[in-house]
Amino acid sequence: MAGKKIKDPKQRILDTATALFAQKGYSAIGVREIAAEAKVNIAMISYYFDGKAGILKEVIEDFHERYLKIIEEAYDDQRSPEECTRTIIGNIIAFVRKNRDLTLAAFYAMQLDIPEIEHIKKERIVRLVKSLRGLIERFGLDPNDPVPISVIGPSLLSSILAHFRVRAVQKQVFRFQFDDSFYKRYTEIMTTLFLYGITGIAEKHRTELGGQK
Amino acid sequence: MAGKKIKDPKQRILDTATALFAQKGYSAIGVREIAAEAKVNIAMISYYFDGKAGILKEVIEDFHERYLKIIEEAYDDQRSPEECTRTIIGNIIAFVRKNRDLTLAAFYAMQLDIPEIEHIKKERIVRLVKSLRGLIERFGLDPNDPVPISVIGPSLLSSILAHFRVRAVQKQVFRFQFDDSFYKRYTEIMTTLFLYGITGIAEKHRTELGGQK
Amino acid sequence: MAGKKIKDPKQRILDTATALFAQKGYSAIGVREIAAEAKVNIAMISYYFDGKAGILKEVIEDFHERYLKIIEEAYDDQRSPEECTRTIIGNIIAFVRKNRDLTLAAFYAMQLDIPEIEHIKKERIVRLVKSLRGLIERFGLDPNDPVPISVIGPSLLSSILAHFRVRAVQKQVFRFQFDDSFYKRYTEIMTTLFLYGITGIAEKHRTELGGQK
Amino acid sequence: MAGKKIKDPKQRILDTATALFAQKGYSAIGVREIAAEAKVNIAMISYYFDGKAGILKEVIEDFHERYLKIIEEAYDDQRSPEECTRTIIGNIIAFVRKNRDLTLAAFYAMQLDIPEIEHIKKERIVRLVKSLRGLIERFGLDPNDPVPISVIGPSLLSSILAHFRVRAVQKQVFRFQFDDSFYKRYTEIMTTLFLYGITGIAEKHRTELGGQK
DNA sequence: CATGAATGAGAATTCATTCAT
DNA sequence: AATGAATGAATTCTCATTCAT
Repeated sequence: MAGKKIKDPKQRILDTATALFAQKGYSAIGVREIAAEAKVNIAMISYYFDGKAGILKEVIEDFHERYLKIIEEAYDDQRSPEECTRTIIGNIIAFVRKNRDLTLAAFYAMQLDIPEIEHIKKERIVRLVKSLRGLIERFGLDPNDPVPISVIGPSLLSSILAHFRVRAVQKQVFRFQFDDSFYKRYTEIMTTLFLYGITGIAEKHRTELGGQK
Repeated sequence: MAGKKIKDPKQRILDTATALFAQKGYSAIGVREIAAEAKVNIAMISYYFDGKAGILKEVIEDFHERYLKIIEEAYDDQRSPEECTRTIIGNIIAFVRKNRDLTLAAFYAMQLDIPEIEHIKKERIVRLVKSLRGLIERFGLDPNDPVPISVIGPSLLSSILAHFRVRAVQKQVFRFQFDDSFYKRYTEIMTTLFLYGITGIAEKHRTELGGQK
Repeated sequence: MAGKKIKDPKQRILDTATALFAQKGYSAIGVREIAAEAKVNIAMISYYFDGKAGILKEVIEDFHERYLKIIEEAYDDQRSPEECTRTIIGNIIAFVRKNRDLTLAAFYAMQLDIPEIEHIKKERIVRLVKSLRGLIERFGLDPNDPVPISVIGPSLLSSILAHFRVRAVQKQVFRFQFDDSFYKRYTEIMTTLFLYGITGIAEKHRTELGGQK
Repeated sequence: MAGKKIKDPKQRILDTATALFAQKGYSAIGVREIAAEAKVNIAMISYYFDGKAGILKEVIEDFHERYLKIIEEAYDDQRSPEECTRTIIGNIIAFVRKNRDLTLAAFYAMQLDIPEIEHIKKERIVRLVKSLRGLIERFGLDPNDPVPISVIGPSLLSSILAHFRVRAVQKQVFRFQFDDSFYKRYTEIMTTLFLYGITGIAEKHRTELGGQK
């Protein structure tokens, strides 16, 4: 049906805004720009989202839910922590590849002080750390030690996103091909980096504890 | 002397703007806000920096120069790649700790499409990759293979910054103490993560090459 | 019956709009606000009243008809002008007490330039002056002298309304009780003010005429 | 000098806004309309008055100060209450004649719920009643009886303003001349109305007290 | 009768910049 | 060097109304 091809205005606004937020950041984008690109009347933004901030809230909450689900679902007591980590990293990369704009838009907004979304930030970090806590423990690390969490926790997503951010520039400069086979190896190498890295941290941790005794 | 305490207007503008950009992002900050906080007349911004974008340019160039110098200076053929990496990571963390706002302000601006600074972005990535190329090679990785560079290159700074970004929230939520002793261990663990990670990647790389033969 | 409690939508709109117009004035009230408070769909306002101005017209015409009727009915050749005035003032006060919002809404609209109702204003003043003309004459005043009419005519209603306007504030500030006994005395005193006042004017008028001769 | 003829922009805004508020009411007037009529840039309104509401505040405070001064200055223990009342009424009429727009603009705003000026309303009524209290007492009325105050207090200004409000329409309809000689008689008759009226009220008051004994 | 989506014009405010002093 | 007034474009949001269903 024709109605299926051209999505409903609300979705068009959301998609357009997500792409623009990902590209230039929330503050740099105006509602007129969104409305023009989404081919809707400006007033529709207030009508559907109660203002510009309302769009951002939906973007963040959407990302948030789906991202946490990935991590939470990948965690499985039956499997080794290495296997879990492998699954998580693979899923995150696949997710970000498929939802690049959503992830970037949400991620940028999370880093900056945007009063309207302050409460979501805290909640998100709490849930995220809680999700990773068990995994870190099973690697032999102390889950109450703030340092490894501070190192490993934020590194994962930001490292992956760093790649997606600079990808456009890299494409221009080095003429890479970012195809499926690239991402197969990318995932493997990223997984290796973290698994070896965490193993190294855990090893050192045990040595230190041994030395203390 | 009085002249030393109250810095000259230009520097006051630069410092204030850097702090504000780091907190809310370039686009969200207005010149009035900067001028008010820096206690200078609004017209001074155009006078000294030729507009808002001029401040951002100075911020980015300042960061850029100092950051590349750190990496470039740490590289030393005489020392092992592990030693070099250790130095680089240590220096970066120390630098970011001391110049948190400068780094964040520049980093945020780098991720987003802000037309005025587009050219700097490319140049920066080229130089950065060039700096790391030799190092990666000495770890036994193929410097022409885009994948490891794509993984390792952007990960380092973004991982470190990720910590500094969420630090404020973590402080509130978990009541960590981010003092010297925290950063001593933080540096060690971050170094371990990367050294073990890169070693793992190099190891796999050799295995794959061996398998291919 | 249910049908009696929840009035029909048209009446609900009218009542709600009247109350809101009385409180904040015609221009400050939006159709959304009226529709929300009256619990009707916004489109119903255009449907029933052909737009926001249509509501105001009905409000004014309603007030107008009922108010003039009060004055016209009170006038009676058989009774003394004092008696007539007493009746008029008493009826007006009773009317305003019962239809406070209607009166205020109409009165506010009458004072301001609202293009849509310009024609009603003129007509109303003409009819009002005509109604009072006979009464003034019977007090011994010259009905063609503009001055007494300019003094007495507009004073009556505006004085009474002034009380109803400030009543809310007075209630808060001085903790008066505005009950039946208050309004019994209020009516008496207001009547006294005007009857003595008009008598005084008429007396002076005769003296002046006498002096002229 | 030329600079004296064309008043400074701030004053132009204030005068224009006052005239427009008097004509159509605060809510019906937009800043664009004010700016256009005053021949200033729209941004100047925020610059000088911090928004539309800022103009209204200045209008009300200006009126308020000057109006209260008139009443307070006219009150004099040495003179009879009749003389004081005569002076007050005369001064008010002269003031309103000279500052018609200021008075109307302030008066309209006082009647309506405009959140920004709520606090001024209360204060104004308190001061006004306080000013009139002594005068009412000297006429032999009980200053703690709410009824006479409720009758006389708000009547005075609203009666006078009622004339100025309908004047434009009366002019059209009846072709009166509102010149100095008109206002001389107008003042006399208005004074007569109130003096006789208050005297009547006081007389009745004494009779009632006598009857109670 | 009634709804809720949609419209385009208009609302107030803030923007970065410039200019005369 | 430094100020504060002034500008015109752009900001977000709300307005009364209409339309298809």
